[in-house]
Amino acid sequence: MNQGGIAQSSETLAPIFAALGDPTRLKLVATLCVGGAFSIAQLTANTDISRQGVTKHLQVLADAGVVRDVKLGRERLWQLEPAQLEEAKRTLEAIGKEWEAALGRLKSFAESK
Amino acid sequence: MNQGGIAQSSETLAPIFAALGDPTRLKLVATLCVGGAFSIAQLTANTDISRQGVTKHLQVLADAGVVRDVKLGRERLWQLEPAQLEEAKRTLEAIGKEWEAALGRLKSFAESK
DNA sequence: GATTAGGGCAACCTAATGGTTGCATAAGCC
DNA sequence: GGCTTATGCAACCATTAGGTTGCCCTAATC
Repeated sequence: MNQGGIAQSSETLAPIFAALGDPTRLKLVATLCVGGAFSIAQLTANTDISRQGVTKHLQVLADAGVVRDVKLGRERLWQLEPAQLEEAKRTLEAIGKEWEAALGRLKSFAESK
Repeated sequence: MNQGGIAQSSETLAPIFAALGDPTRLKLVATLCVGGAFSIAQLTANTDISRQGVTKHLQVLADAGVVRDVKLGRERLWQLEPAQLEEAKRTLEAIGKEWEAALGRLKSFAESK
């Protein structure tokens, strides 16, 4: 009954989705995807929470592999790491495909009756 | 500095990602995407948590619009509602595109120097 | 060298999450 | 009718998450 491919990778995929499952973090990702690397101070200026709050969110994104940091002088710059997002997207595609295929099977089954 | 389209919809998108951000729920989605409608009892048999636990997870998925229930006799059957997943997928696509475009800009800027 | 700006670390707080158990209800079946 | 099965409702519990504040450190700047 289980659907191997998707379910099997649920342990590694869930953290990625969870990382995106917060409005503040989604905004951070949206900001970062315009390119380049931004400091914590810059990113904080774009939100309405404290710097420490932003740091925590960035850490969550980093743990999920969605984002990467690089030190430059006294700054810590963050940038997007889109590979994991790509995998999440492929999973959603796979689910959609699977669902469509199932609909097709159900339809042809109904018509054969 | 903000990236309108994606950030603006972060309030509606975040719950969808959050709903997918749990291994148990991801497994439920994977099970449901093979098609048809499954009862709570059937879905519970596929996990290692209690029926009430599964019910709660299904509720979270339903609140995010990822899943839909239909009553049939004394059973409550659940099935996938892939529209929201589709929107989540489009968002990830948009982020990827945006990022690639930004990389292109950075590259051509570096080459012009 | 003193000041300022960017950031790390840790403690703390509240609310939400993931999970459980116990009991009640409703529909099928003998 | 009486048993069984599928589910709902509510209370409860432990842990995590989101956020804050306070203090310390280090790199730039004047």
